[in-house]
Amino acid sequence: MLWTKTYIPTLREDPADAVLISHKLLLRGGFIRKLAAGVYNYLPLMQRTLNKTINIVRQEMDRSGAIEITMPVLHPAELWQESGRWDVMGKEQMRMQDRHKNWMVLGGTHEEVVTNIIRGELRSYRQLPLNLYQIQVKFRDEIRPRFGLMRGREFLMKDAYTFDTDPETHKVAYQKMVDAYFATFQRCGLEVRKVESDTGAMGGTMAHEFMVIVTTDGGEEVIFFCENCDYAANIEKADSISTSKVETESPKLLEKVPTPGAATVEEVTAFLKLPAQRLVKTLLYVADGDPVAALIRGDRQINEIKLKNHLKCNELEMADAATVERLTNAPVGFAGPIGLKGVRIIADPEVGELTNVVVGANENETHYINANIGRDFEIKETAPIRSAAEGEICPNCRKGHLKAQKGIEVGNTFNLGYKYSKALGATYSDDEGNEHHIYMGSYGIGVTRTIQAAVEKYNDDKGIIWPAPIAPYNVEIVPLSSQDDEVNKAAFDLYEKLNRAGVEVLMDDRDERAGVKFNDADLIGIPLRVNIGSKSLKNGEIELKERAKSEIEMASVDSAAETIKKVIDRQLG
RNA sequence: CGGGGUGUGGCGCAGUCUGGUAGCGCGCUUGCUUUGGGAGCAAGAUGUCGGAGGUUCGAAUCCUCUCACCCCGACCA
Repeated sequence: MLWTKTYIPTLREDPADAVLISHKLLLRGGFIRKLAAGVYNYLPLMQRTLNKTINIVRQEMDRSGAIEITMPVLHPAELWQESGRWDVMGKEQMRMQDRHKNWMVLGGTHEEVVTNIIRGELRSYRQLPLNLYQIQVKFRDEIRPRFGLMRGREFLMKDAYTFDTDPETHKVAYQKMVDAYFATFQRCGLEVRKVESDTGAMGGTMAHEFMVIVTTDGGEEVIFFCENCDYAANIEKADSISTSKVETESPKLLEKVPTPGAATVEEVTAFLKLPAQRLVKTLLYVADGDPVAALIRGDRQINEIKLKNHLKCNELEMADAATVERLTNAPVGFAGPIGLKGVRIIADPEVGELTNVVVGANENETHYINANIGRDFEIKETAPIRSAAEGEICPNCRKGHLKAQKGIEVGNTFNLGYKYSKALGATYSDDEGNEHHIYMGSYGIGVTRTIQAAVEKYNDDKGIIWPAPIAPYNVEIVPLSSQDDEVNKAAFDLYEKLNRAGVEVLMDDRDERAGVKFNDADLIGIPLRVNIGSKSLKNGEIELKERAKSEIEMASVDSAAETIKKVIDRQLG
């Protein structure tokens, strides 16, 4: 392709509304343009990278035995009401009404639709196992779309769904997808880590995420790894064994003390001159309309996902100030378990180990000190609801310490169990004619997000450094002096030769100075650049410059095409 | 959803406080020179100043409403 015949609108300056390096580079390199918040055009270079990534995903899915289909983007609301997720998805789901005022859904995932396809028509165990997948645009009305393709409202996803007779055979299908994912990301040039995750709105019993580990702000999610074993989980899911035990004291006299101006944990600990471990936070929530209090040690962070899972509720929100005042008769900051009426109380197990603690007194600017469980208040319900923290002990091997890293989630796998087959009535008959529900799984790869993750991971101060397998072109030819006939002839000859050899080649045939072309070449990040200039041409040579390397290699004009092919083959692995 | 901020040519911005009819850099067009890491000179083109309404002789600027986009937060007892 000739640069002047395609469309590569590069920018010299960083666009004002991009924060992440990958977002800036994709905009500056002319890969994407924004149409609306979280909605992007894919320009020619992006389309090529997208096609290559899709090809890799498709090949690995096909190799794993999954069968490609295409499901509609537009779904009838009834199907979502039938599964129960019409209410669960809430505002994140894009919805619209057709001309008959019927509600429709723009699909953000396809469990309902795919289950609808097979129910009633897939009847026999002989048709199982089955894995159906598609590569298709998805819609999610994110609370806050940001970071370009990382969190868009419209994005490309590969989604696969497995159907099995029972949990045992499902395990095989699940493992096949896990293997396919590792292969897929590896072929995209990305190293990923598989971590345990919460099942969230998908439901089901088990889930994993595939994370690209990054050190930049692009890593939106925190993951914990064990240094000793292979335990890995994201912050929503991770458990840990505490390393900071608080010493038990003999009970002292309960005392109500004024804490003027001290409402937060920091203020109260500073005022009372006690460590935060001796405080018990009382966090008030509203779960599906009912008030709930969560008790947790003062120096801990609550994990709302764990709390929500324990409560088995759909909506969990912090109580607003008015609700807090109604429940505790005090402003926000002084809630405590003593005398708290009409509120379900859930305590983290750690709270039960404490003695002589500080709690809010449900009275403005007042706390209790030396409060003790059993004597001053009761804990009837405990559940692990705190977040793991870096440095704590691994819950799996009980030896290693947990280490925190940031990552970009590029894929996920869910063991769905019978959730959708039961809700939507998808059954099969076994070899004795008995009917059973189908055991399901679902598996996603964020294709557009994977591409941006690659950019976030591979770049330098000049621009993108594409992993060769997903680069828009294999080679970029840069003729250095557009007025020099010999240079142009040599460049076009090589261009033709490479095209005929099936190499994907971009030639910067613009009438620009070398510096402009070099800078743009570095920016768009094609893995191999070929410089053709009059000086080296006099010696019958051209220059090869790999984007990821700093040194330049000379090659003779006569054997240039062969040499280039060799370099490309090596880069492609 | 809460808080903060920004909308001025393709991109990045100044001008707004203190009203007088729009400017800078880059990019773009044409010509000449230049030509190995974002060239120089010259001549040009491109704006209903996000939108609607209002105040005023006069509005990018003041007032009201509205839309879009960005950032932070939504972990706080």
